[in-house]
Amino acid sequence: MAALTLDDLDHHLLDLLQRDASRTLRDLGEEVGLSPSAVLRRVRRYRTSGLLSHTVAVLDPRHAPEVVLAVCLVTIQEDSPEHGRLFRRRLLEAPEVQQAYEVSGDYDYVVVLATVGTGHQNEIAKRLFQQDPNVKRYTTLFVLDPLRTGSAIPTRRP
Amino acid sequence: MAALTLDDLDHHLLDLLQRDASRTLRDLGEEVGLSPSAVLRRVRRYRTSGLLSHTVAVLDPRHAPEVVLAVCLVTIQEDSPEHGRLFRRRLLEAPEVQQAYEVSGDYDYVVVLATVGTGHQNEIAKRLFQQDPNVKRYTTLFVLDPLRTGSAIPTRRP
DNA sequence: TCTGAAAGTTTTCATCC
DNA sequence: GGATGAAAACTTTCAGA
Repeated sequence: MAALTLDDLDHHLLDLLQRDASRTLRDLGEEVGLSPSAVLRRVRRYRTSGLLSHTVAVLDPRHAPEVVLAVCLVTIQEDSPEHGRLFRRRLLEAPEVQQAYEVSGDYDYVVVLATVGTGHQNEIAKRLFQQDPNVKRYTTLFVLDPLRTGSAIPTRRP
Repeated sequence: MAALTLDDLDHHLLDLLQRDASRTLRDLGEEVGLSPSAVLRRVRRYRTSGLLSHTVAVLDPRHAPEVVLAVCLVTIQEDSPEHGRLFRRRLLEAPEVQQAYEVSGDYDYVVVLATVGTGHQNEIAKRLFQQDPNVKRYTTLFVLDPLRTGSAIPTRRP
């Protein structure tokens, strides 16, 4: 969990891994100019430090025809510490919550739900938001087209 | 690209792969009750059909201290087909755009930006939205805490 | 479509630079 | 830190059911 200083090779590798984590160590090494074992040592550092948390398969939502994505914009009544904890825990536990951000600005939370059918969507939104007395109001924006659904973050300014 | 019918084992495997794509075929096979080669054949089907688009390394934004996430809510002036195409292309080309959804409801687009520092954030938002005469208005919600940042979708109702 | 074994690669590790 | 090469593990293929 240490602070981990990154050199150019690290930035390069992290960029490549965020695009495609299925490449071999040799393949990555050839692109950045390192041996497979040197690449492995670096990748291990990312993992043990917590920077690289896990690797996942990304499904194309367009191929899962019944899947409904929706963005919920949530406003909290009064953000007491206890309620905040409970609300956040509920967001973390629900498998339908794909992303959840605590934000500043016109709303307090942005929550992306991935459900199977609009009925299911409604059910979950009710459970998470409507039944919570500390949720002042929430709006649902149904996703018509998921143009882009990545999770890559920059590790330095481009 | 065919429609691909999924049985219980497929749903199970896709669920596991979306959580952790670094598990071995043997490991996955033991959990679902198949041999490694049987698992491989199924995973290949997901890939060739386009359902499984790629696998990526997920970085923890909390470990990239300068990274700023922001949710932009965008309202379009008048959605002419030509402008829509241009606007969407810009969203697809900018590396700072992590996610972009076309939505129905109070806004037209929801765009998540991942940038390095607030200055960079502002710069990108200006370029993508402020300079576009067809963008009526946009609001930026800065992410205070990325509670959850996955990309898993359900392949069937839980 | 599955299993199980053989063949081909990749990952891992010890060692030296 | 990095390179190399050998051992271990994994992936991939294929024959047989």
